[in-house]
Amino acid sequence: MDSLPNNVPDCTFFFLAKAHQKAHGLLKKKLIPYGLTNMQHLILEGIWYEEGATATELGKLLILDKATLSGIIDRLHDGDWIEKQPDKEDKRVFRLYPSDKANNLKNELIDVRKKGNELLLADFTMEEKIIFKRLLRSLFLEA
Amino acid sequence: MDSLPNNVPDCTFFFLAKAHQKAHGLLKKKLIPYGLTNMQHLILEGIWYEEGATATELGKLLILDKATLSGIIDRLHDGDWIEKQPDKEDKRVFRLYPSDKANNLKNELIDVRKKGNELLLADFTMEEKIIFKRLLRSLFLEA
DNA sequence: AATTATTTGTTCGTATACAAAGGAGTTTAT
DNA sequence: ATAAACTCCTTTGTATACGAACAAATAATT
Repeated sequence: MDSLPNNVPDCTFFFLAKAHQKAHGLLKKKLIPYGLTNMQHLILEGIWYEEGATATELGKLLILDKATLSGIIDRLHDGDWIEKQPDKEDKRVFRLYPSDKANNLKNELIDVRKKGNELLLADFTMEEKIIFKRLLRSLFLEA
Repeated sequence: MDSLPNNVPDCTFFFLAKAHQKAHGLLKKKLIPYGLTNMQHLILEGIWYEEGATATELGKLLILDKATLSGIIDRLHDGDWIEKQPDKEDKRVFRLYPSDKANNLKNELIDVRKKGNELLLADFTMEEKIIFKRLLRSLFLEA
């Protein structure tokens, strides 16, 4: 028996929220041993991809509000995951770099995410995985 | 040119988060005129579906943490969207009912969500819509 | 060059999320 | 009947989200 009623259920908002909720919870558990939250992990990977990026650049790359980023960067810095280097040309800006601590765990942390992704879609066929990611991607990349 | 790099992008966690972010933002704007948040709207629809439900029942139906629900119910009550009737058999519990104000807007509010859903998936083909919802659904309903 | 407009990052206020703990009420087991 | 176990809801603490307002700095305009 499906516990979801007929009115509530055919709602993509709801489905997306719940799928996200489940994915978020899955990765969250995997990251607890490292003392990192999902968002902190995401920003950290973004910094690995673009070392020396500014908060604004990361915000554009990862589609994050700067107000949200501000706090996450603070906590990443407090946890000694990143370093903040003031930009010499623009005094408003600082550039972000991974710390030694972060780099020592880089492969492991990226692997946690990759394995998490596989686990999340473990019950999907290869074709379903591809279609699913394509549709998700097109959804949020749409104008 | 895709602004998303090769490492960050093939990540379902990220895609889900961004798709949800976009969907959430879309519905949020539609609900601003009513002074309702997305979650408040969701709970309200849940109460319409199960009038007299308890917080625990709504939590199970909508897969929500009771701590989260507590605050949302408070604000729905503060905004005169719902009424709380103490249960006569169980003094711990109160049952939730939509207010007159809510019922007067019921059709309109449900329509806002339905139209929002259509808008969200407007660029999908009919087949894509079906597949997408099926995959989302199976993802969060999996054991 | 001086004024204006824009950009960067922070802070504030409100609303989720959710783990954990607490208080009151109910059920179970003895 | 009573203690132990369990349930329901609230509260607390931490971490997102994000609009709005701000200070500082840079760019654009006249």
